[in-house]
Amino acid sequence: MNVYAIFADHVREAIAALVEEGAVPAGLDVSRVVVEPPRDQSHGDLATNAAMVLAKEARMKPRDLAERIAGKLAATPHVAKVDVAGPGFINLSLDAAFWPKVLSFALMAGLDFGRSGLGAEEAVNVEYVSANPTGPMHVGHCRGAVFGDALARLLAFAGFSVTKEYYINDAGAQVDVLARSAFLRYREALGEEIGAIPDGLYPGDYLVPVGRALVAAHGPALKAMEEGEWLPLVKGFTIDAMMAAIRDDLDALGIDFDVFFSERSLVSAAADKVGTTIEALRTSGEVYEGRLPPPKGAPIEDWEDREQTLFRSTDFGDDVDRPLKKSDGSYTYFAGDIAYHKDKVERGFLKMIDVWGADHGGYVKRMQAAVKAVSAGKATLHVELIQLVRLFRNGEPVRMSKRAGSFVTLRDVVDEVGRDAVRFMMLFRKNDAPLDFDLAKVLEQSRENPVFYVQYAHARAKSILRNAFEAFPKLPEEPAAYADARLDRLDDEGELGLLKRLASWPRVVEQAAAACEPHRIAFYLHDVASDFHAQWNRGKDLPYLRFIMENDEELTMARLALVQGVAAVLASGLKVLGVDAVDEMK
RNA sequence: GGCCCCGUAGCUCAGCUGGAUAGAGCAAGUGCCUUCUAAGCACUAGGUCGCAGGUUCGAGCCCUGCCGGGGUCGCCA
Repeated sequence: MNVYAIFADHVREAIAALVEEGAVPAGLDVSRVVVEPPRDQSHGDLATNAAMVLAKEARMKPRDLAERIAGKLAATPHVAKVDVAGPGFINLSLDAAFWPKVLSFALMAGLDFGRSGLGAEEAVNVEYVSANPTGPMHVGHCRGAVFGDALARLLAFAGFSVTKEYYINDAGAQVDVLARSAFLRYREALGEEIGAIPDGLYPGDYLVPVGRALVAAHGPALKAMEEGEWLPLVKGFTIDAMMAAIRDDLDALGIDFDVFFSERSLVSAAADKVGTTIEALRTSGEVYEGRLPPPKGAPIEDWEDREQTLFRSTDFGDDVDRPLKKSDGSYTYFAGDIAYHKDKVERGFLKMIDVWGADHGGYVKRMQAAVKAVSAGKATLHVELIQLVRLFRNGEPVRMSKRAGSFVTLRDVVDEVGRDAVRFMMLFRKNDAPLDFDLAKVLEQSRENPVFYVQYAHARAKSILRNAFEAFPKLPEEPAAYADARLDRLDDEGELGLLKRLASWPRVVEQAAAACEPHRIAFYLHDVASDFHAQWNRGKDLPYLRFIMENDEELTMARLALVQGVAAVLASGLKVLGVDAVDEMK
């Protein structure tokens, strides 16, 4: 029940009625007509820009058009007052019975309040994390992971049919290095003195257990083999071990996937999907053999001008055409990624979202070009870039030295501050802005810590309800039972403000989903918490505003309906973010 | 040098896809609370939205050009 969407329909009906009467020209484009809450409360409950947006096309003055639309809207149910203001805004004031009805609806819907049909069950593929299986996840991965997961939850809540996907980069040179590194640990586990880990291999001691496991599985047999023989064995074994560790780490963050897609599976002996993809593009003229100019900027030492296999990404807005094969004849990462996205298209996804680190920004245009090419222009790829996280503890940067093989792992952070704090803070910032994450501050129990502030609001709501049930043992516990409380008795300014805030939840969901911006949910929840805490505090000075009025069960019940609504919206929103809504703070 | 992202109060950031007088928190200042509904509350002050043009009824938001910060620039993923 998105009241803004409902009234946007009313506005469009009003315009249609005027067209019917011949009062305004037919065929107006109403796509830009919106109904929103006015910035200033004194302007009423709802405002629409309809007259200003349509004035030019209708060849009328905005205010004249506004007057006519306003005349029609005056007859709409629940509209108490219509004003034309400013350059041509139409401001609507609703009657006192309206907002309580939204609360009743919300209480009936419970956690489903805010759920939207916006997506119309359209299939969306959200690909995120896709960390290389060459080691445990570190903090750098975690923002993208949380963002992708929250975005997937948000889109699902907004009515899309979402598939969450992880692309395992298990085919490149990196995983060969991984295998050699693991083999060294294997020899070590057999008692050999291996000394310092050579440059170019992964030094982290997370491979030590893998070495031991290889001994357990194969004994000393691998040692007698040539590299060509043991490498595939060790590689597969180690990747499996790394992916198991990564899944554990993701699980600690509350993240799971519908599909783990292996890059290796694209180039298996049975079917070279990369090759067939490239040849198909060659047939359609998007792939050719040619030469590239040397890259501008920092000179590349071993640049050689050679004829190579290129994808014509410039046809789709990219800056240069992009190579598909390395000088040794193997495919570039890009070539595999094209085949992978083609596979997604073939699985029926015309809407794809990839979540990448901001350092991959230069890759966006070519991938979007490729998606256009492999889908005959039918599919779209949105790429959300995630900026860096800087880790602090009490304001001091937490240094990590990757060179020594010791970095702050995702697991370290989750163990230190908890899943909820990590998730909420990762979402309490626009994804395209860098984020400072302070391990000490997120554990503070104060207003400055948004995680605590929001969770505490939910706990406080539950606490009020517990207290109320003691004062009035006959009161029902389930929220839906409050839907027909005497909500007309909610007449305080703060109560009405909170009511309207709750009523805007469905709109927030739709806008956040349309913009692929889960952080809006986090900020909205913070606003709800803020309104709620403020109302609670007002009861300190003004006892007649307290939620529990021991001498007035009817009023108490009405206010508890509001508290139930707050708890439901907070719980619903936190669920979208993947954060627990706790019933009490410890 | 090309491309991408960012620039909003002293600090950290929102700003609802172009709407009305640009908002929070922290810090600062002034009061209040010293007890209950659990870890404070209310008020005040604080702004040339990097700069300059443009688009239109209207721009923090869109376009162009500068300035500043970050990222990236065959055969890494």
